[in-house]
Amino acid sequence: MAETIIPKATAKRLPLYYRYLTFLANSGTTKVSSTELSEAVKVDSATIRRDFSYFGALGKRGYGYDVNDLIKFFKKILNQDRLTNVALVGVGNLGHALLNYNFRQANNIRISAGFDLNPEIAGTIQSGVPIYPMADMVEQLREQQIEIVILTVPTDAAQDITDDLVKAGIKGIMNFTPLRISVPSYVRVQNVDLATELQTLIYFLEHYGPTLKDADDAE
Amino acid sequence: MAETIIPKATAKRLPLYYRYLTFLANSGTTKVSSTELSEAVKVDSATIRRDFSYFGALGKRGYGYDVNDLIKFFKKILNQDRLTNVALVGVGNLGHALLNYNFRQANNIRISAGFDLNPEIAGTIQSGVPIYPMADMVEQLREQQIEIVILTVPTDAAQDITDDLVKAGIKGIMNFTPLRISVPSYVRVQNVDLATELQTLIYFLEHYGPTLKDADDAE
DNA sequence: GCAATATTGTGCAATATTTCGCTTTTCAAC
DNA sequence: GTTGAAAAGCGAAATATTGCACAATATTGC
Repeated sequence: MAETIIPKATAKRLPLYYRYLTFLANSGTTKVSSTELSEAVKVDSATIRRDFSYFGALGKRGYGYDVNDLIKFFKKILNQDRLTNVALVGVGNLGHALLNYNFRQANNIRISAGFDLNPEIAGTIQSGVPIYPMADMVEQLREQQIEIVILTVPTDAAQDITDDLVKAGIKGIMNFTPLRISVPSYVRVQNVDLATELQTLIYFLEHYGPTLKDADDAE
Repeated sequence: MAETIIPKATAKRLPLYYRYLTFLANSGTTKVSSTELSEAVKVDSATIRRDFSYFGALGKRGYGYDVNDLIKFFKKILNQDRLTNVALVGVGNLGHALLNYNFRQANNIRISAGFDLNPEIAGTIQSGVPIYPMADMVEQLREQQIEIVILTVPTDAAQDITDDLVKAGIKGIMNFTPLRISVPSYVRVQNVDLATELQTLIYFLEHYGPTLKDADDAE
């Protein structure tokens, strides 16, 4: 949306910076240098300076960055200044774990509705979140104006349910199924494929020497 | 070790290819083209061909790739021809979900031991996996010669426990905590940071127009 | 066996990302 | 003030990755 268009690689690191900055603020630290930040988040200090510089000159030469200034700035950029509601589609093992995962505290994100086929939990409240039957999904998502969902359904059902999500006007899907779902271009999918990540880790261990850097995040 | 050194980006896609290939094999398909694969895994066909070509000429021009040949080949490359044991450190909400996550079926990976501080579950068997008290961790990991762990402990404890893991001779850590843990260079860390990923998704939705491609995996 | 077709493998250009190294600015101490 | 040290900002080089476009080659149908 109009800013100077940030590289994707940078965008992925912003939440990481943000979290560490809030940690610093909570422990009373008021200034930080790219070098200190680098040690904490394991990103090269030049990369951090470059990342920040996309947003303008946020620091002071010879001094560093003011922690509270950065937080104030990134809070807005990252939408942390307002609560984001998301839905959980599929309340199985992983779904339950995510219900209890504290997205809210660190990130101002709330799972405000769940959906599941299982009649034993549809209609109940799990970890404070109302679970609706799958049949009501499109209607509820529209009504509650939810634009982002976490998809943790069986792989077989993933594409069909995704199609419904699209009908319901969803804009973003965090996809925990191993299926690479098909969506229209205006819908964004973030794949989190646990088995693949573990597999990748094993591959790196077997085939790359030590000291190889990155390998990082899902991604 | 020693092969022609594959780009990291390629290595991360291998498990994805492998999974879809096994799916094809199970449904009786014997040949596949890079174009078909491309549609299923949402990776450009030229990228797929390039990825495969790092391993030699695996396909036949004018024909495509033989599914079973590819599977046989990648099975070895990806260590899927033998069972890999991993440990789960921290058996809370997410840990429990991972115990039930079927790594084994698709990936020949087994969680063969769990560790937790909580005396209520230490000493029990959860989802078929024995859970040991944290105090026995180093000893057990050594004894069972486990080299890879999944770390799902509270953030506060993450670095201390990581230090113990290193002492126990661990080589790879799949880190679900938001802390970027410090490890010696011979230990590889794969970060899976759920809140950050969700945050990134939200950022992309707010700041990038539609149709932007990637954004992908944890990564 | 030949022509038409399909599809790989890859040189190369385009794009994306990281990192070096230096200039500039700011701060702190005297 | 003046000076020295610290550290951002940034041009430009280095590195990594992707994707185009096409020649090479296999397959299929006649």
